[in-house]
Order: sequence, then structure tokens, then C-alpha cells
Amino acid sequence: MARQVDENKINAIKKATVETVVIDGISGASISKIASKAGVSVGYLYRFYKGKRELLEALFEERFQMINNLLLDQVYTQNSVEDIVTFFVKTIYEIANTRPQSISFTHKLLSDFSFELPKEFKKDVTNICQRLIKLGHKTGEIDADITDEIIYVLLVGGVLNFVNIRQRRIFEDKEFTQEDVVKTTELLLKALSPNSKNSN
Amino acid sequence: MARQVDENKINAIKKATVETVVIDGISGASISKIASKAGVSVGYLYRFYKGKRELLEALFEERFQMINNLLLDQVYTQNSVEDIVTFFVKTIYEIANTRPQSISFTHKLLSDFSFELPKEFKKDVTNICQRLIKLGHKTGEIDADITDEIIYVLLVGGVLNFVNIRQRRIFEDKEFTQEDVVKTTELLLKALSPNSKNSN
Amino acid sequence: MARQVDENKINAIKKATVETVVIDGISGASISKIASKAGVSVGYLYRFYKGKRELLEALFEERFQMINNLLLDQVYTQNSVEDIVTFFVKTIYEIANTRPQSISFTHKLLSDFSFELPKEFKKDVTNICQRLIKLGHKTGEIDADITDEIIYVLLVGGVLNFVNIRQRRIFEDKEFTQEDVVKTTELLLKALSPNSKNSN
Amino acid sequence: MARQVDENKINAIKKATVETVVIDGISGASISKIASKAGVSVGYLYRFYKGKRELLEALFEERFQMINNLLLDQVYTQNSVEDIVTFFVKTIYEIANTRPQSISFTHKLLSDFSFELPKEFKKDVTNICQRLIKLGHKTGEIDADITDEIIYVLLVGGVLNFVNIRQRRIFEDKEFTQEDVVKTTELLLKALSPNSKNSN
DNA sequence: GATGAATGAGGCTTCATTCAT
DNA sequence: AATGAATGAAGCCTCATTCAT
Repeated sequence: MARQVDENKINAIKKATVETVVIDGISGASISKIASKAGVSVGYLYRFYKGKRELLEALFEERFQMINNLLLDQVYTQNSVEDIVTFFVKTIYEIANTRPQSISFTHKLLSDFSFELPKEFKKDVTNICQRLIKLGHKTGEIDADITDEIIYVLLVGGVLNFVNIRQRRIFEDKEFTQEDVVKTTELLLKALSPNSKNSN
Repeated sequence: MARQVDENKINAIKKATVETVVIDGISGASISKIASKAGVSVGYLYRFYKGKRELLEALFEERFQMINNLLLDQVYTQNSVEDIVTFFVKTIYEIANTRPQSISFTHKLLSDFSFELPKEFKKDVTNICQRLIKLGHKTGEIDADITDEIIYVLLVGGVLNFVNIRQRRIFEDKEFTQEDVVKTTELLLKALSPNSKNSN
Repeated sequence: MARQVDENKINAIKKATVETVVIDGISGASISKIASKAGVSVGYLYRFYKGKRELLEALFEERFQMINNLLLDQVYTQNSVEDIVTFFVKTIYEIANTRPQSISFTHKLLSDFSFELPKEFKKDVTNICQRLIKLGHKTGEIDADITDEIIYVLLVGGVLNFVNIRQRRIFEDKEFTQEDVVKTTELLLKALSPNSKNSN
Repeated sequence: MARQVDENKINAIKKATVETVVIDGISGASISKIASKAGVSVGYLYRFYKGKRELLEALFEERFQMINNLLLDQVYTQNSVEDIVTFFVKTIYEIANTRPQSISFTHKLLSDFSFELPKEFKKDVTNICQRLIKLGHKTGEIDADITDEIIYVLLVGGVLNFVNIRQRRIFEDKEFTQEDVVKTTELLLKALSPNSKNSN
């Protein structure tokens, strides 16, 4: 029972942090603003995070863990790149709809070089990319030229990027639809697909 | 001659700002650090920018102006999407090589919603995308389904994104080569290209 | 029996307070540090002391009570200043050996004017000094010129001072020996002794 | 001219620091209280001292430097211990009269072990004590048994101690007079003087 | 025009104190 | 009774901004 309260508060802190960072930027997100938005005292927040940086890093790590785990799960169980990409895009867009700022937050920290990438991150990412490539070569869905870097840029970077731009409201301000999932997947698969010119 | 001196100093301020923001983050980039890195006094900097936020916004605007002008120039003069994309990718990668932090800076502010997009921005972007689509439809390089948003996400977002991930040193830490230009262009064109399945 | 437990805990609190204040300074001695060092909860500590200041004041008072009682006992029972001084010096040095921080603590608070001297303090001190002088005049151990203030400065101040400097490790870092007792007593008696020049 | 202003302000900071520490204790002396008492802004203070600790340490060092220099000067030029002690006591009491808190401040930091003694301190102190002893042996003013430690405890410790107790207003609250100088010197010389019993 | 010293608002963090359990 | 989680006031410090020189 007491545990429940804690979890709720910690979640409130996380939610408030993400929200504040997304709205006000990293530098505009003060601890006291976050705490008051989360409905907890400043001191309470410090019981769980040693400081502002640690709070952001923990959330950053959590997000990337989540994304990586999502893909790791898939690359070990699915039999086609299309299924994996579809599932990934669908999941991310669903998150973007239900917790729009979550994706934004991740994208923002990814572009802030003063925040280090989580430690396990590189290993997991390499693992994911290599398995995807291997699978794609087998199924003929991925061109021989595609590198780990390209896979990552397209899949993770590309999707986060799309969400970021949608949320920037440059073109229109609407939720992600099933159609968006289909289209995005299609684009990604096309980009990855074997080059018909290279028919050697 | 006096003008010349000023231009040099203003450029030094801009360069120092970009560099400092990229290395230390927005909150870590203090005006005095920027000024001293630029070799000007704090007071001098304030003669040209009303404050820190205005300085960043001016640079942000400038970057997007530059990117948009780059593309506007092209869409009005080139006759194939491929040429435009090639030129754009090449130019951005060259900047990424010579002034790596410049791209980083733009990408960072693009993901920071507390910085508004420049006013003219939306109009220019729409203009660019629509002309590209129109051209692509004529030349058969762009699928009928492709929207403005997709064009922008792929072209501008995608390229900035690639630079960002390369600079994050997730995979390898190398300069952008001509090969990178070719490959990136290829991927983008593939993604945009008419869908062979949709042959209805 | 229940009482016994309490006494132990209160003593633990006192010990921990003295230790922490001496090591970390007053501002560095947090209640939670003290409580955890004492093995009691913060809340428990607050059952006995209304706050940090009261805790320190109570200990300060206790120390001076102890010192004064020590001397009061003696001045009413001993027949020579030498015996009294010897006993006092011996006792203080023993405490300095067994609980070094106890003396340090007293000395520190004595020099901190934001802590008031205990109420009964002045009366007791005057009493002690006057009886010592009276006795000293009778036995010829104390010069006619010696005032209450001088007695106190030499005896209490002087001894605490010596302990403080020894513990500061300016010269050497050793325990107080019987020799130290003898020497100190000798110095004090010499200083107090009738001035041979003033043989008028 | 500009320099003059600075010196005044720095002196105001020093004065305010000493005053605040003496009245409110080290822990009660907040930077903002010190700055406002000194009539400078908080930021100004930080231009000269990296933090609260550094401010206190600098003053601590300065005081001991002063005291040591006072004595070093004397031990190299005077020909009797009496002259040196008289001069020292006179000087310290004069300071105690004109800037009472200066001495108090020094005494307080001396009893706070969380503040290190200045680096040169030990060397200077040893130097002073040894020269005093050497001189005293030659002139017959100092007993063979007197150690460095005792010299220091009596001379520096003793005098600071006296000032501290006088200022604590335990007995009376009056300025230091020429008579106090004479008496104190007399006591110190008596304590140091060769022991008539030890006529072996 | 240029400078950078000076200001003080506001951010981060600690910790004395309270109070529900 | 005993605990220690929770609070938020207050301290330290930084730095955007101003302004006298």
C-alpha cells in the first residue's frame, strides 16, 4: 500500500520531468518546476535522484532501454523485417499518441551531446542492427550495402525524427494513425530494400 | 573597413555560440563563456543581441534560412529530384565536415520546442516541398502518396538525423565521404520513389 | 529497566553529537548524521531535544556544569590550591585522553558567542574563583593581585586551551601523561604565586 | 582610484565576515548576511572568494600570518623575552580594543578543527618558539623544561584565551588597559621563569 | 563605441523539523 | 512509543543583464 504511493509519485516525477523538459527545454526545466508539477516536494525528488542531471540521465537511459528492449524482443522472435518494422513503428506511434512528450524527450536528449548515451546502449544497438541485417539478407528485404549505422538512422532515428517533426506542428497537428504506420513502414522497407539497379 | 571588423566579431560570436551550446548544452553555454571564446566583451555581444535567447533564436533562424535557401535555390533551377537531393546532401555533409557543430546546433534547437520556428519558415518549407513533389511527379521520381510532411521528414530531418547519429559516435567516428553522399541520396530516392506494388 | 534503555540512547545521542560537531563543525553536524551515528531515529532524538540548538545548548550546559561541579567539590573540601589544581588538571586530561572530543566540543562552544553561557554558570564560577583566592591567600599560594578573571582564565581557560592546541596537532600528537599533569600544575601555580618582586 | 574602491570593499567584506561569524557563529554566518552587512552584492563577494569556506580560510590565514609575523619580527630583533612578551600582549590587546571581534574570530577558528591551519603556520610557529626558548635560556628568563608547545600555549593561546573570556563578559566587560598588559606579561613571565625548586 | 565590474534574481541542493504510521 | 518519509525554508552559488567608465 505504501509502496503504491511511492510508485505513483515516482511516476509523477518522471512524467513531470518529461513534460517540463519538452515544454521548457532542458535549461528551462528547473527542479522546483518539475517537483511542483509532479505534486511532490523538492526534497522528495532528491530522495530518488541525486540531482537534476541524474534525473535526466535516468529517464534518458530508461527510454533507450525501452526502445532497445522493444527491438531486441522482436529481432529474436520475428521472421521478417517487415513485421519487426511494423511492430516498432506501431508501438512508437502509439506512445507518441498516448504520451506525446515521451518520444520528444528522448529525441531531445539524443541530440544533446552533454548527455552521454547509456552504457549498455551501444552493445544492444549493434546486436539489434546485426540481427536485422542478417534476417533481411535471408528474406531479401535488406540490401547488401546497408550498414548498422544506416539501419539505426532509418529505423530509430527516422521514426523519432518523424514524431519530432509532427509534434513541431510544421505541417499538421494530428495524431498518428494506422495509415501513418503503414506508410512509414513502407518507406523504411523501400529504403532498405535491395537496389534493383545493383542487379549484379 | 570598420564594417569588416564588426562582421568578423559577429561571426566570431556566432561561431562561439554554436560551439559552446553544442559542447555544454544550452544552460551550460553562458554568455561570458561565449564572449570570451569569441574574443569580444560581454557588453559588445549585447550590442547586437538583446539577450541569450535572442542570440540563440537568431542563429536558429539563420540556420534554417540557410537550409531553406539552399533548397529554394535548387527547386527553382534543377530539373530532377535526384540532382536536388544530391546537392543538398552533399552540401550538408560538407558543412558537417568543416563545421560539425553547426549541424548539431540546428538539430538540437529543432528538437527544443521552447524555441519557436522562424516565422517565414513554414511558408518556405511548404513551398519547397510542393515544388519538389510537383517536379518528382513529372519526372516519376516521387510516389503519388508522398506528402509534404514526408518529404521534409526524409530530406531535412533525415539528413540532420544522420549527421547527429554519426556525431554521437554510436557506430563510427569518421568524416562524411562522397560515398556517404551517394548512399544517402540513393536511400532517400528509393524511399520517395513510386511504389512498384501500387501499380494500379 | 526501560529507563536504562533510554539512558543508553540519550548517552549515545550526546556522544554522537559531540563527535559530529567536533569533526564536521556545527553546520556540518546534521541531525540525521547525529541520529544515525547514535543508532537512534531522528524522531526519537526530537523527543528529548526540541531542536538542534537546544541539543547543543544542553550539552554545552552539561559540560560546564560538570567542570564547575568538579571545582566546586574541590574548593569546598581541599586545603591547598595545589591539590585543587592538580586534581582539576588530572581530571581534564583524563577526559581528554578517553573522550578527546568532549573537551574540544566545550572549547568550541565557549568561543562561539552565539551560544549563551548557562544561567547558573556565572554564579558558580564566581563562587569557585573567590574561594580559591581566599584559600590561596591563606596558604600563600596566590598573589594578592590575582583577580577572579585571572583565576578562571588560567585554570579553566588555560587547561582547555592546552588541550585544544595539543589536539590541533601543532606540535605533537600524543596523549596527556602524568608528566603533563605535573608540568601544567606547576606552570599554573607559578603564575598564580605571589610575586617575589612585590615584597613590599 | 578604482583600486581604492576595491580595497575598501574587500575590507568591508573582511570586516563583515569577522563580525558576522563572531556574532552568529560560523554556521549562522550566511554569505548573503555577510554581503549585505558589507554593503556589497553576493556576486561581488564571489569575485574574490570562491566560496564561504575559502573566505573564512583566507581570513583565518591572514590572522595567523599577522600574529606570526608580529612575533617573528620581535624574536629576531629583541634582546629579552620580557620585551617580546610585552610587545605582543600590548599589540594583541590593542587590537582587542579597537577591533574586538578580530581576536575572537581567530580564536573561534582555532578551535574549529574543520578548518585547517595555514600551511606555513607550523614552520613559523616552531621557528618563533625555538628562538624564544634560546633567547630565554641565555637571559635566564625561561626554564629549561619549557617546550615549544608550552611557549605557544602560554603566549598565543593564553592571550587569545584571555581576550575570549573577557569578551564573553563572564566577569566584567571592559577594555584592555595598560595594567592588563603589565599583569598579563607578568603572569606569562612568571610561568615561564626557571623553577626555583629545580636548583640542581 | 567597448569594456567588464557589479548586481541580484533564480536555480540547485541540503537538512531541521514534522507527523502519519 | 519509535520511526523515517516528506516537506519546504533557507543557504550557496551562478550568470544574464546592466551601466559607469
